[in-house]
Amino acid sequence: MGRAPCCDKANVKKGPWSPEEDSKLKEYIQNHGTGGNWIALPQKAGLRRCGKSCRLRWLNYLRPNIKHGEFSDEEDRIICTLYANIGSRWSIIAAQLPGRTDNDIKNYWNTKLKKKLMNFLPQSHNTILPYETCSQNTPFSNSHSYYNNYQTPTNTSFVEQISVPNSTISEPFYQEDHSLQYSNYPSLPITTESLVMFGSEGSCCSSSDGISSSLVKQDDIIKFQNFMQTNNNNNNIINHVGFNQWEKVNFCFSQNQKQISTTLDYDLEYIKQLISSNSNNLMSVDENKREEKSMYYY
DNA sequence: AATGCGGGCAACCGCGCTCTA
DNA sequence: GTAGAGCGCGGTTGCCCGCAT
Repeated sequence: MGRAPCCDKANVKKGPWSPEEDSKLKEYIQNHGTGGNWIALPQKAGLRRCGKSCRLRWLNYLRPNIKHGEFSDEEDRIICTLYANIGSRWSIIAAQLPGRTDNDIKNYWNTKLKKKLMNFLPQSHNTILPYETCSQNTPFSNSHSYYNNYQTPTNTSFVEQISVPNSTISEPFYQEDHSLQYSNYPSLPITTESLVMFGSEGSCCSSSDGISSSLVKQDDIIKFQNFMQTNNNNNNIINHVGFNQWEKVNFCFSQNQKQISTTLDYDLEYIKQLISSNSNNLMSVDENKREEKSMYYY
């Protein structure tokens, strides 16, 4: 026996939302909040929609501070960096890009950024892009840190190429109203020298097809933040060694971006495989490697 | 002008997780 | 401990629009 449907499929409207529906939903949520129950919300709001549909519409389109339009180079870099390390965990990636939704980022990656990168990456890892070529023709050419300290072309890491974000993204998204907060996960501190990654045995789950995937839990983040507070050591690399366990890695992350490549050895061919492989085998290829490489830069 | 095609994106679907009774 | 309800997520679908032929 299958699972009971969340709503009466025969009596709910599907397809694009009309302006009237939008305003009804927006008005209701602004006046009453979600009430913590999306399933019951459409009836209360006078909408003939599935609760899940309302939730999606609100989160992806109607909620305040949604940013639409072109992604900046900065955002590109963040997406690529995170994707290279955690794969298609769009919600986690979205949590680092204020105003962007996971759906937005997912669409952007699938339709534009992936192609952008494929055009940019060389045919094989044996083909080395010279510094000049890269710095001029890369999709992130505005980045002053792009290819910083580029010295050894072999085994060049993806992360090294796309560099680390230069800006500080540390604002909680919807501080004023947590009920409207898009993500369960508080915004993590990404600063000039930080790249925060989650995912290890303590935060893993398995999907139905047996392919494991990592998931950030709020608990993990809180524990991680506590850990960082009690181990206030800037520029150290923190390795997630197990549930609620982090350890300092011997070497430090200095301004020299090459340090990253020594810890995250995704070569170009590997990244290319990630991009070109379909979604099903992507994670299965990715996971073991990623599990070992989950690190916290601070 | 009509048609076909491809890209972009909003929305849907299904499943795992969490919470609660 | 268990089952059911709801939530959140990633993957996929399908519509719309612009461009090429």
